[in-house]
This record gives sequence, structure tokens and C-alpha cells, in this order.
Amino acid sequence: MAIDLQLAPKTKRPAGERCCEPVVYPDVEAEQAKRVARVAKALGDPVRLQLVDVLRRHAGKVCVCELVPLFNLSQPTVSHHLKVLREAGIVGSERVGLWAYYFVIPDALKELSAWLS
Amino acid sequence: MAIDLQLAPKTKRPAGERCCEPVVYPDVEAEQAKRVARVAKALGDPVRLQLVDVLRRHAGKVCVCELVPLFNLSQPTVSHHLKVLREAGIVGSERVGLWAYYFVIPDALKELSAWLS
DNA sequence: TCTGTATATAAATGGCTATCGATCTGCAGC
DNA sequence: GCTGCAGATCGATAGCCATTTATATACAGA
Repeated sequence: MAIDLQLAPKTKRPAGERCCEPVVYPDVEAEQAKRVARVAKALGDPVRLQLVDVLRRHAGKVCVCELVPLFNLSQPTVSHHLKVLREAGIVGSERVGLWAYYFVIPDALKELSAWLS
Repeated sequence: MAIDLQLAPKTKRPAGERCCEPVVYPDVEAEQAKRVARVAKALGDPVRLQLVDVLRRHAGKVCVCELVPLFNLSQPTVSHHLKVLREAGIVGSERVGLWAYYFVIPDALKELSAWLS
């Protein structure tokens, strides 16, 4: 996935070109698109989507040991998905003794939600 | 990406287990999670997000020849991204003579948007 | 201090994906 | 027919990703 410099400069195409005339530019700027896409990408996996769903529905923090048995996946795999969500800024974690509790970061999904509306 | 049978059966863990007691189940079922995640995944790329943004903002249909010069990407790459969006059910296309016009399918983003709210 | 338990990390692997150049298809004009 | 253009598809490649097993870390209890 190329990350930067994908947007061409906002100049009209040279006059020699044929094809259609008007050029439409995106209103979402490249930086914002990168941020929103990052969140969407993290949600683009059924397991992660359900993880977020569980965390969101559960007001407080949820222990990893509760999350793992919800899926037919190994514990490291669930841990991996939680890490992806954490790195996307969607969830946070807190360790208490042996247990780790995860929670949805408030407003983490706000920008994506706003863009969709 | 494993697609099915990721959710474990909704039975309590055997009594022998230690750890936390209550088990929280996702409200979003596996099938719905798959559908929503499919859309989110398609939007999980900055280029595709901006493509959808342009199409959404432009009420009618937008010619591919307008979309390609917006990005510093080759024409086949843009075509590829449009195909991904089409296969995710987000956009549709219509060919008129030499040109192909793309448009956002109404309500394609509705389920994701609803889940986020 | 030893043992077990809860998570995280490491290493490996098979599959997917973003990108490009080259090529193919289909249409419009001459 | 031929020529040129718009767009899609193909083939290749390099990087990323989801998963697993094995191992490490870190804490709790005896």
C-alpha cells in the first residue's frame, strides 16, 4: 500500500487531452483520507469488527480471557487482532495483574462515522 | 483471512477454568460482521476512500478519465481499485461508448454507517 | 523458589494485495 | 478495412497479513 504522494497536483490536464472536460477533486484531503482509511482498514476484518462490537457494547473494560473463547482462534491470533486495533487507535488496554483489559477509545470511530454521513 | 467458523459456539466455558467469570457475546452476528467488514476493508485504502469521496460528492456518474489524473497512479491501478469497490458492492459502473462512468450505489454504506452509530 | 496461569512476542508459512508495464477489447472516425 | 483512444485484463513482483506453534514475560499462590 503506497502511503503518500498518490494525489496528483491539482492542475488541469494539458489542453492536448481529449476525453471529458471537467475535473472533479476530492473534498477529503490526502491526510484525512489516510487517517480514515487506517481506521476502516482495521475494521475490515470480521474478527476485529466483532471484537470492537463486544468492547463497545460492554461499557467498561473487557478481559482478554473473555474475548479469546468467543472465537475459534488461538489466543495469539486474538492478541494479534487486538494489537492491530490498538495500533489503529481504536482500542486501549490496561494490565491488572495477570489480566489485560481492553476498551474502545471514545470518539475513535468518530471521524470515519462522520465521513460516512 | 479466515472467512467462516471463527465464532466459537455460545456455550459457557467448562467449570474447571479460572480467570474471569462472565462471558460477553457479540451482538453483531457473524454474517453481518462479514458483510460490514467487507465494506470497511474496501474503504481501508486511502486511494479507494478518495475515489468514493469523489463519486459521492459528484451526484451523478463520473468518467474514469476524470478519476485517473487525480492520482499519481497508473490507469491500471486506478482501474483495479475501482474493481475492488465494485466487487464490494460500493460502486457501480456503466459504459457509454468509449467512456466508463462510475457511481456510488445508494445505501451501499448504510449498514456500516449504522453499525458505527 | 518453584509452579502454573494469562498475555505477548517470535518465527514460519501460505495467501492476499498494490503496483506496474504490456497487452487485449471495443468503439469511433476516417 | 485501418488507426487511435478509453478502459479492462494479464503477468510479474514486492510487500503485507492472518494464522499457527513455540517460546518468552510477568505475575500469583503455595
